[in-house]
Amino acid sequence: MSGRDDLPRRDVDDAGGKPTLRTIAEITGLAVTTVSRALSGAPQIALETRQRVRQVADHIGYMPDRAAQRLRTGRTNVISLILDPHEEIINFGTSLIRGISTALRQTPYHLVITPSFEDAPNLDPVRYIMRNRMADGIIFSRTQPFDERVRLLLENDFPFVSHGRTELSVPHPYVDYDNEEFAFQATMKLIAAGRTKPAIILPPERFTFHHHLRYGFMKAVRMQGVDYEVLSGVSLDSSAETIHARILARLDEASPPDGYVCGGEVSALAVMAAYTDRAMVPGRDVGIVAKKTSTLFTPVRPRIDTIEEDLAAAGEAMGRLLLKRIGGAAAEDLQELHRPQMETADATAA
Amino acid sequence: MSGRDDLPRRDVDDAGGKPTLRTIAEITGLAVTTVSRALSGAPQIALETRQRVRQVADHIGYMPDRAAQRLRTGRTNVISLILDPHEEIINFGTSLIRGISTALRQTPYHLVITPSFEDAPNLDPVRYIMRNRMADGIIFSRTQPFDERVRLLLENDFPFVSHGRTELSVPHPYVDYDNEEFAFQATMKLIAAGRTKPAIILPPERFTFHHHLRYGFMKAVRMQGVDYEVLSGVSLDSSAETIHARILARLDEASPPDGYVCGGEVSALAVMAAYTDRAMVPGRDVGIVAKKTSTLFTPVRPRIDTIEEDLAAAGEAMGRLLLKRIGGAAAEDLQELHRPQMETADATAA
DNA sequence: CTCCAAGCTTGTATCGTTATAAATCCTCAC
DNA sequence: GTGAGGATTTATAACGATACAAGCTTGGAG
Repeated sequence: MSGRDDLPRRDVDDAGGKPTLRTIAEITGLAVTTVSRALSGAPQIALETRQRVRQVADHIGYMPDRAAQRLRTGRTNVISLILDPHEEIINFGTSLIRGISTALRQTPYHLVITPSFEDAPNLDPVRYIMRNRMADGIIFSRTQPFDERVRLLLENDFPFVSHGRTELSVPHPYVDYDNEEFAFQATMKLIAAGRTKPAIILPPERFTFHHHLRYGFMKAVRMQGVDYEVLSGVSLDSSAETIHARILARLDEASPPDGYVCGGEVSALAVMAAYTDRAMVPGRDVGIVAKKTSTLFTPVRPRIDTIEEDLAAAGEAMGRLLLKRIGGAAAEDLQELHRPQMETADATAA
Repeated sequence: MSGRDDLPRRDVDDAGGKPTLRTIAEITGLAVTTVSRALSGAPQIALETRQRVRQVADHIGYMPDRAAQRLRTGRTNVISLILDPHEEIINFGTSLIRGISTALRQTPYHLVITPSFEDAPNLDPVRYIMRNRMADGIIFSRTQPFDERVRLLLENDFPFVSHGRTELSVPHPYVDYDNEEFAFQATMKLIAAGRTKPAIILPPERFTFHHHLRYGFMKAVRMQGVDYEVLSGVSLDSSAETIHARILARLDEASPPDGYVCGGEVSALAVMAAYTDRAMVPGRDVGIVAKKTSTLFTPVRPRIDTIEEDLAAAGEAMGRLLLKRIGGAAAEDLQELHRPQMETADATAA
């Protein structure tokens, strides 16, 4: 009854289409399965066969189809970076991205940007990625002490690396900059330069690095027994205009600070602008130590002291650690704390 | 001989796994095919059925599997942004990314970053994406007059949008900033403020916007009949240090310029730094008009004139146009030229 | 001469979706 | 009552890769 005469499913020489395992199978005369196993380096396949298959594959420029692999294995070969709206400031995002890309180079992993449109870190992107298996691992920043994202990811044993630490008891992979050390060194620098009332502008309290910066700052002022101030009313997330206005206002109140520790370039510029507008010279009439995350500050005048945070290095580390985590490494071994690198503007050192 | 008794391939209630078409089919009692067709809104499926299927799908939170869709249809639902090493400067990359993400919001498209590690625009990322169908469309920048990437993409009829125009005769989708108008306005501004010898720092000659900036600049100086200079030895890609050194050197040579048109924040800061280092005041002793692509400049002192380029808007436009292109729109209708937005530092206007 | 094990290779089913072609179901006219 | 014909729905076969179980060789022992 069946008139099927077993016709080939495609043209014999497979003209035009991109090479698949089937192409290699036809060339070598092996079965598709064998080719697959051979390319994955399975020891059950004869060494000679493995080499031959590899050679043919390279010759015709075979690249496995990601969609097919993903469908079959469930692995996506994708790393997702959750990009916060605030990360637009300066080159935070791009440096991180370049670092991650570097770590992912020569691996089958691709980097997908998952934007967050919310103002505060929220769970939706994480839920979306986990539920629909959109990636094998997640990277995010602006970490909070009891971060819900970390909690959720840990609960589901989903690989991730956070930029910043938490205070949760379960260890998890992270890459962080030693903001406590940064604030400590920056404050000591101000005091060493003769400032008697250093101030600090902190990020919003919900972030872990708010506390690290505060500890480092407090450690220094306590140690040196000087007056101090945590600038109220603004944060590192405030706009330059807001910070600028706040600094000006503070100058009109009683006993203003004579030094500032700035956790970002924008806030440092805002402080400089405020003093400049009052005909005071940053570096002379007020001490400023800023965190430098880009080459931006090099040409800024007057020169101020900076301490560097290398975001590309952070990104590269996060990518590297995440790949290890996906590979099954233990979270305890995947934690990196990057040290500040001093850079003195001129001979201000004590 | 066959003892197959047609056992079900999975447990009946499909516990735990994420919902697929099959899940919906079981719930509704329809065939998988019908569910697929219903969700895609095919008119052949009864309206009542379509509604019921949609309702069930929403109820159980069904999301189509991207890998399966991609494998079956060949469409990836991915947009690839080729990120150049130079785009790390300031927030170029991140603003663009945010803009593209905004355009892709509420669509099935994801954004994948394909880094380029080469110094000059090169073809490898484009070839890789086309050959392996890694994306449905490509976005890139730093476009050249006879851009090889554009040529290759046009040849293969592969959807893309370039940031910047070419001089190729075949029309293609682009989003560009009117750099000619920017340079013209900037230069006119300098002349109106009494400068007699404006200079301009240009990007490397291979880029299209080098020529646009030059035209605009030349148009203004010719029109006003003033002396002028195209600063040699450096480009907008030069480091801040290099530009800084060059400006200083130029100050020691004969008849230095008394005004600068700067196509980027970094070069503007470098120029300011050089004059400041010679105890001259930017804005008073030298005119500077800079392109502003971020909020960075707001707090910079002394204030200088800026003209804005909105990169997030450019990214959003590129995403939007690319989706239309993928949808089959004609290239001629997918070209946008964004106008500069003036912003005066103070009452410098003529 | 048979049989077994080791070594290597292959067939089959499957991941979730959709294009294609075919099968139902209904309604209505004659 | 029967067939035409439109309206719906369904079965089947892919897309390309891989897990699993089974199948071939081959050489050597008994």
